[in-house]
Amino acid sequence: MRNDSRLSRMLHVLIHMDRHEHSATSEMISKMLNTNPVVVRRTMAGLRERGYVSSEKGHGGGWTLARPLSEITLLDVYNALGEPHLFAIGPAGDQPQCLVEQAVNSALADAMQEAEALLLRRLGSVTLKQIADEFEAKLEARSAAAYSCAS
Amino acid sequence: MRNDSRLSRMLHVLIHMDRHEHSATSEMISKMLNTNPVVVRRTMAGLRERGYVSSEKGHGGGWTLARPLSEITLLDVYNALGEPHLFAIGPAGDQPQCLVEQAVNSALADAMQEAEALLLRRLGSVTLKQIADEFEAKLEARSAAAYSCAS
DNA sequence: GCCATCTGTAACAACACAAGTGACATGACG
DNA sequence: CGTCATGTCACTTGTGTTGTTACAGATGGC
Ligand code: FES
Ligand code: FES
Repeated sequence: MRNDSRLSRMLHVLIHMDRHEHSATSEMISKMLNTNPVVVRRTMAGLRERGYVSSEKGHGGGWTLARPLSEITLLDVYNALGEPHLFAIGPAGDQPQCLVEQAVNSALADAMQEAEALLLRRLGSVTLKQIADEFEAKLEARSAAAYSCAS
Repeated sequence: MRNDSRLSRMLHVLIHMDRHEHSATSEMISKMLNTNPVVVRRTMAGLRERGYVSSEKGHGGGWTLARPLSEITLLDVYNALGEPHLFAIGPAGDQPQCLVEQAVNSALADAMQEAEALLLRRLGSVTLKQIADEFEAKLEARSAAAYSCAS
């Protein structure tokens, strides 16, 4: 459990759902992510609130993609997850009295904010469709066989 | 304890040590960081191995700065700490069989690596002396009083 | 030699947070 | 109504930094 893998998982799920027209239940999704249905529902709740997916209860229910992959960027997904902490490092005290510490934290925060801005800019510039297409191309180059998930 | 604050703390300590010629004991340092002497020794061990500081046991012992601040970059300190994890997010599986997941992780890793490279480049381009000078300038602009630590 | 001082290190508890898990209410369909 | 599926709560687990206690080893002054 070293890292927060919610973003990675959600990207995977969304592309998966695009490749299968039918709705997918939390249990099916949890199987393909090697995890638990509750974790899936918990994590995808944010995506539903933003309208990227929709869920239906009862017979034949489950999750469906509500918008085309070309209209969803990685940043959208990240935001839908509640903008979790990106960095594992950070300043020591909230509001230190020591002026040196303030200077150190300020310098560190500057560098981190720059890196964060770059990362978010990158995430915002890539749509899920691009990743899906990239995958298709790589697949076709490797073999002509059609790809289908284990599930 | 939300973040890994070792880097921030060590930068603070190093600049502090430069402003006080005499050696500082772990206990004094722990007081100024609001922490524990053992944590200080544990964290500063890496800096000692790299030769940025030296420690002496017994009476009058403690920690002393072994190299001028102008020869230590933030990246040096980061490396001396063992290059701790920078990001809190990451891919889901180590080596997924699903090709879509591979594509997702690859896209994500690309963006993260770019951000990491930028951050490390920034850390490598800033010396501790620069931060210390920046602090001096700000201090002088604010008031003519000489600054001295609480400890 | 002896004692106070300070580092070095092991061992373990505390804490935060994502992830895993079980229980149960709720809604939808046949 | 019974089944299937989501929605949500409460709790446990896993992982890594941080905090803490305990003790061994080295150093210098008496
Ligand atoms: S796309 Fe990876 S399991 Fe369906
Ligand atoms: S420089 Fe901040 S306590 Fe000394």
